[in-house]
Amino acid sequence: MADHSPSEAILRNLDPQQKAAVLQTEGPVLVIAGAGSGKTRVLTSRIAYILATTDTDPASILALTFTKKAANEMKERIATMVGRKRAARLTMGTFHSVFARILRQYAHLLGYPSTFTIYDTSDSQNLIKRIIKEKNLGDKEYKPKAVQSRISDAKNNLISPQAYVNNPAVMDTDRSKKMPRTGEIYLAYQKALRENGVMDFDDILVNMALLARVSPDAWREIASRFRYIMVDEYQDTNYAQYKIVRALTLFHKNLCVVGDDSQSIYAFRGANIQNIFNFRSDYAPCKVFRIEHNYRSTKVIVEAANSLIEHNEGRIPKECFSTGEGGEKINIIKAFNEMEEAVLVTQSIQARIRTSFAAYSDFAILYRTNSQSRAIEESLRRSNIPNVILSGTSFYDRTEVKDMLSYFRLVVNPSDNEAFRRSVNRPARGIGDTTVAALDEAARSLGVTLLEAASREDLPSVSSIKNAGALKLNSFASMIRSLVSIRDTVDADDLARLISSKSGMVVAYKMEPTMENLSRAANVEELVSSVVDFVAKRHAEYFEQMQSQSDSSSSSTLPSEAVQYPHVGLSDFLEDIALLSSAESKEEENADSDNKVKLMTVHSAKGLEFPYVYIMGMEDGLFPSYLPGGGIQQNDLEEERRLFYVALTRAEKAVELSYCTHRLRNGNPETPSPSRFLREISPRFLVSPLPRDDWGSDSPSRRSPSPSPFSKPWQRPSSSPSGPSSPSPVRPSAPACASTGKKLVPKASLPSSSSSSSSSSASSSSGRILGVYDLSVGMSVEHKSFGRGVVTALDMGKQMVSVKFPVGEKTLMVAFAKLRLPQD
DNA sequence: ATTTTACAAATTTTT
DNA sequence: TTTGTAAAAT
Repeated sequence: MADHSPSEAILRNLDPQQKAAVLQTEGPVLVIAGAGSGKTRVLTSRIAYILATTDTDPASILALTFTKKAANEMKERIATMVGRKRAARLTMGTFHSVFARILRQYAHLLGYPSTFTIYDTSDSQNLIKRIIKEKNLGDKEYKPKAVQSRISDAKNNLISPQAYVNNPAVMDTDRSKKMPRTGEIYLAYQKALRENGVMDFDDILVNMALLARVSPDAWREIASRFRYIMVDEYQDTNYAQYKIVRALTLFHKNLCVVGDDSQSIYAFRGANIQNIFNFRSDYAPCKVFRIEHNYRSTKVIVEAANSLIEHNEGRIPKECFSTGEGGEKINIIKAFNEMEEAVLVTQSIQARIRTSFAAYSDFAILYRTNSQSRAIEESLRRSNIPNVILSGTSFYDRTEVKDMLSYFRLVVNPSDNEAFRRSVNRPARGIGDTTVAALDEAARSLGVTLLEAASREDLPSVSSIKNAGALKLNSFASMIRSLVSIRDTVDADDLARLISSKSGMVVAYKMEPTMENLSRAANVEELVSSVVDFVAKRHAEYFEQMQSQSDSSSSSTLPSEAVQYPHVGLSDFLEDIALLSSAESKEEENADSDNKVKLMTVHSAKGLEFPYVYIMGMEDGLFPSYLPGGGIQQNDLEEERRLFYVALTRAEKAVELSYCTHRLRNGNPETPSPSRFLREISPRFLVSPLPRDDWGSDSPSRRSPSPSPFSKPWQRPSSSPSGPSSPSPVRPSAPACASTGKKLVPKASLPSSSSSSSSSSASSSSGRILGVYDLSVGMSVEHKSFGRGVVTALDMGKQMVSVKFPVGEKTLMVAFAKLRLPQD
């Protein structure tokens, strides 16, 4: 604490409200942080401040977030304040990743092997499906998804299978849903998970909570280690998380939670907004701080959002304000159908780019459901506006990748019967359903895992499996076992390569070299190379750490061969990707493809900000969406309203909202009304008053039984069905560029000469990953593992590219190939 | 055992 | 509209 103490430097950048929250390091603290108010800054400053003013070991500061991204961002920021070394020691990460790490240490106390693997949602759904089938329950009543969500709800509320079936209220609900045997499925499901040595997502929380009860000694070890605990996005915590945090503060009461009740949008997944409402009484006496100064958005946006959220009854009163300029009013775009909606939004973006010199990356287009992305994506593409969709199926969701991953899982955890089932006949080995069913029966009666059963040479005598089948099973089993035997002595990268080649998946795909199969083979290879990357990264981290440690003892840099790297197991890799969300993996893929319009759902926009935000599909039924048969609950509506609040507050400079009067839903036409939320924004923040005629009272222009000459009655009856070049009546407000919108953007893609056509971004583009629009036949590109090659074919529709490399011609998905311009 | 074909169903958000 | 599952054919 010298004259220019580091703590002074930390506090200097904070406003009075923020500073107060940072200074209160002891005891329970609730920080109500409005959107754009510098919540992350408070959290990071607080951690830095604690490190600067106390002798706390960074490892005993626990910071929990919901996304990996948020955790990394915080770590990054703290690193600049207290140094990389110390920041790296913090116990910081998502609930799931931090807890999974702890559980691995104490797994034996819960009857799990420390090598337990983690099922993602689709893995667990597959298991549920099988159980439903086994029990001969028609999946008409027992929809796997519905059952899964019931089970998940139970787990989030720490209701065990036994408690579930003994709970009359729960059973009543199931009966009324016509699925009275859900509890039975839950029991079987949990039993199977346990036998397989597997946890699903929710189990990570359940078992963490269980650990506190099962072993007070272990819990003391864990909880007493964390002197300071911080929780981000507290409004999104569920009951299990609440309980765990409670238990973690048993010894040190220094808990700081940060959140905004107005941004609670995950109730559907168990988040309990009451957690933040009740914090004061739960942790009394506690200190409450409000940070309400919005540094992100204009006055118009902040006040418009305020006027909207005031329609919610249950909320913590707060007055968010902006000292920024008034800003542009909110424009509402009305369109005939989704195609026109997309075109109008596209034109508005083009106009802004021209008049405000905005970059593509200044724009975000938000929507309620993923299915809405199609129309706008296509429209942008037609106008040559580069864009990325952040969501959708991630790399790790592709079947071939999941197949390979199930090999990985089986090798890491040979008791995972689900992994066995998935990999045993992939590629086709002639081991079909009947054989596996017989094997399953044998395994059950012998009380062993499928893999163990498959290894037995006396299979024909203990089951109905014929000799031929037994032979195939034996050889599969011995392949897996040979891999298992070297699992702990070989690093993940070598093991992955070995598994990949022994499985024969890549070879099988290449035997029948269709475009699709080739890309599948490439994806499997890509997965293997991502394991290689992972190991390299871990080694690099380790090396860095060793170096920084040896700095003090003034030893010269170690020759790299002398470094004894720790073993990086395949299980480490599996854990890493199991807890990776799809949006995050997507982000990593296009890490540096920056100057693009971003398309995403409102949910995935949380925590982000953009100068210009478009929110599409502002229609009753879509946003707010009502799913359950017509009637909408007050709570659901309030959550939808918060969701819209989140969407609005992403914008820095301007927001535009769009809706259409005709929309194709599930393939059939509908005529929705504009969203009620549009009326809830105080009209003084709108560019122009809402057209009155669109709402109820009279018939909303039902053109019902007029099959007319038009085969598709919901399409605009007027001349051209909104082709790319028919911009349709441009609305007054948007600085319209009229008919020639197309030529605005130079065709940066399809470069006839060199691909870096525009001078502006050329310099930084040497290492940039190329998108499908950056490619053209004949150009040379570079791939991480295949080296330099020449593009020989390009399929814009399927987004695939064929490249002739020194090792031969490869056909790859552009999104996953990570091609770059060759370095000269 | 695998491929093809036909038909039905279901469409939110995700750590 | 697409997606997945069930039955039927190879």
